[in-house]
Amino acid sequence: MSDSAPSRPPTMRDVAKAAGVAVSSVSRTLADPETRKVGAETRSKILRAAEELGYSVNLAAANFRRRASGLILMVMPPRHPVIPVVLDVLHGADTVLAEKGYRMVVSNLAKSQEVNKLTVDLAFGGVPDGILVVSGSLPQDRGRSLLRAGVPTVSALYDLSWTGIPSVVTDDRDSASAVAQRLLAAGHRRFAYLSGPEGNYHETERFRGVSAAIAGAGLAGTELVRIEGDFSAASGEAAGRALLGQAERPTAVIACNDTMAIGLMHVLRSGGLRIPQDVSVVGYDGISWGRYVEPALTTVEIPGFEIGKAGADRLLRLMSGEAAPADAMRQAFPGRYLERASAAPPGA
Amino acid sequence: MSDSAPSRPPTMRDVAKAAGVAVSSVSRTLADPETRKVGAETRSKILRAAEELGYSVNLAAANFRRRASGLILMVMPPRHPVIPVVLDVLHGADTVLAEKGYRMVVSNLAKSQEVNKLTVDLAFGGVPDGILVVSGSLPQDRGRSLLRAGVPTVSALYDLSWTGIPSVVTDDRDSASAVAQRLLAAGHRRFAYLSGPEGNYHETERFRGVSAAIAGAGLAGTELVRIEGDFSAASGEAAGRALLGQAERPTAVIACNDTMAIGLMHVLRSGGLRIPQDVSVVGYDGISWGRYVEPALTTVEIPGFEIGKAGADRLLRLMSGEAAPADAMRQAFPGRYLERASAAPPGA
DNA sequence: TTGTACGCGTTATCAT
DNA sequence: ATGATAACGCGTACAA
Repeated sequence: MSDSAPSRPPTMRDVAKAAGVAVSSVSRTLADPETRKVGAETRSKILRAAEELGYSVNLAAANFRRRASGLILMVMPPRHPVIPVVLDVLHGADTVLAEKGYRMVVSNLAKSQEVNKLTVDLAFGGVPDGILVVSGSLPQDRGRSLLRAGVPTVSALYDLSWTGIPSVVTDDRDSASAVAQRLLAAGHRRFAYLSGPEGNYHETERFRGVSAAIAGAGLAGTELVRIEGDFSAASGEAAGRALLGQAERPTAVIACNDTMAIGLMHVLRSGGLRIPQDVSVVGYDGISWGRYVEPALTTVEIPGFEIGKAGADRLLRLMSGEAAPADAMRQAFPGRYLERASAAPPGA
Repeated sequence: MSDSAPSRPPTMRDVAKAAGVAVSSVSRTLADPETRKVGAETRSKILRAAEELGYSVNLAAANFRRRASGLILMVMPPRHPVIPVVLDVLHGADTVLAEKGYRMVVSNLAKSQEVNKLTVDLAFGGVPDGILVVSGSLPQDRGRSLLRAGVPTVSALYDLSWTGIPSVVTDDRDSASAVAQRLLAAGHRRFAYLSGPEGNYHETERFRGVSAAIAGAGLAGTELVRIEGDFSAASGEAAGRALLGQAERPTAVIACNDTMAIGLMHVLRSGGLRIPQDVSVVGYDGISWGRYVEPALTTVEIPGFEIGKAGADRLLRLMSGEAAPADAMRQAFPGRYLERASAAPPGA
């Protein structure tokens, strides 16, 4: 029937020719099928021709011409497995971005030199319409920082407001202080803090919150020891073993995330300790399966989904040129204390 | 010092002019800084000029011209939270894709009509160089299927080989049979199968495997009841409550994923049942925190990372025009039985 | 309302 | 090794 298969996919010209109209009409029609800038008859001719030719607009060309890609670069943290809260943030962001027709490009997860270059190149290449940072560490390449790519950027989960990047975060320091204060009020005096990796933003903030609350309480005999961890369950287990070997144990442990807290509890219980009677444990993040370990993990829930939504929202507004009011540089969602079974007054 | 800020970022022309060379030389140099098709002197002039002007190549233009974007579309399942195994697959794929300079575009997670259109449009628009499907359901839009977008496509985790899409999977049916056979050999006769959502690929396969093994054993008095679940922990808990209310309980439950198994165990234990003495429970997937619930969950570990790597590898080869040998249409990685504490001979 | 024509920034071809 | 120049496919200002 038809002639031999064309080596190239059809273009607008082909559609225009087939429909007997001008390319501009085709463009107008396809860009907005509901447009009234084109006559009903012409439109139907065009639509039919496009249908028959199996035509789709070449998005690469359109994006190039329009100087927009509909792509948002998500800068991911170099951690594996991906932190659950980060997933929540992504999900939240996706919800609002999808609604506006945007899709997410994910910075490669592995963080080698070359991979960082890839990410930075993409941003400097002007491909993404916006950047949402969901990572404490920013890809750099030969002194080029993501932040100077001239692309609207917002940070979620990590506070980058000091660099001029609007940030949507949770108030780690406050919620960490609140946790310590609760435990103090319950009668705890000997604390351990199970840290995240050195330099991590949440680690720093949460530790500060805990230390400040304990120091600020001004209670005699109050002490805080710091145990080094790295967010992994394994490091939580290691901390547990260390604790088991001690004579004078803390009565309460605050872990910088739930994963470590769970590893810790596991080892402590295997070692014969009762939780919370012998040791109270509080985690951080509010991961979903904290409910299912024993005892159910008391923790601080971070509203990742909300943060993702708000971050995407902020980004969209930034992209549309809306200047950020000064009070919007740092938007903080409070963490929520989830009282479950792993923490109680000492000895209770 | 310099003149007023230019409204437009510098182009290759600007660099060429500043360096006193032709744009083609600039292109050659910047496309491959190591190229020997350009003299050392011209190269350095070009590099310096680019540096001074703060020039970056416009990737949108380059992609357009080159007919390649360096982007791989990852089709995600419409489930929340994201299934842990899917994350492993992504991680594996990322590992090999990043090495080759590709980045991942994620299909929006929400699966509304419009969002599907977005994804399909992207593919038909010719933006992604390849598509990796990590989902059982494919985005459709007005009869246009992702698979007909003319973009090289590979499926990971879900078997799409019947549609002609090379698929890298795990052999669900076999491993499910193997689980049932182990339990039979241990003496179990009354089974329950806790299903995934109706129509789900893994659900179908695993149920088939379990049924086949139990039917095939030909042992008198062997029975299998099916309980409907949907992969969520809540549905596992519901199943647990149902079981608690029964007089004649199964001695072994095979759950279609770990999340449900964990919810189930939680309720069963709250109801006073001992696991595995009263009821054995086996999950599916091998999620990392199965170790930390009580008792530690026996499960079938799916090698998601390997599958992701192999899938990306397959895709890359497909993209480079390599025809798939017939035996590569379906590549299966075996699931691994992880024997832990939640399953044992009945009564033991 | 419809059509013409130019430009977007790069890469690739072809001469030199 | 280098330079001139023609596409690439689409959007849009402008003319009709």
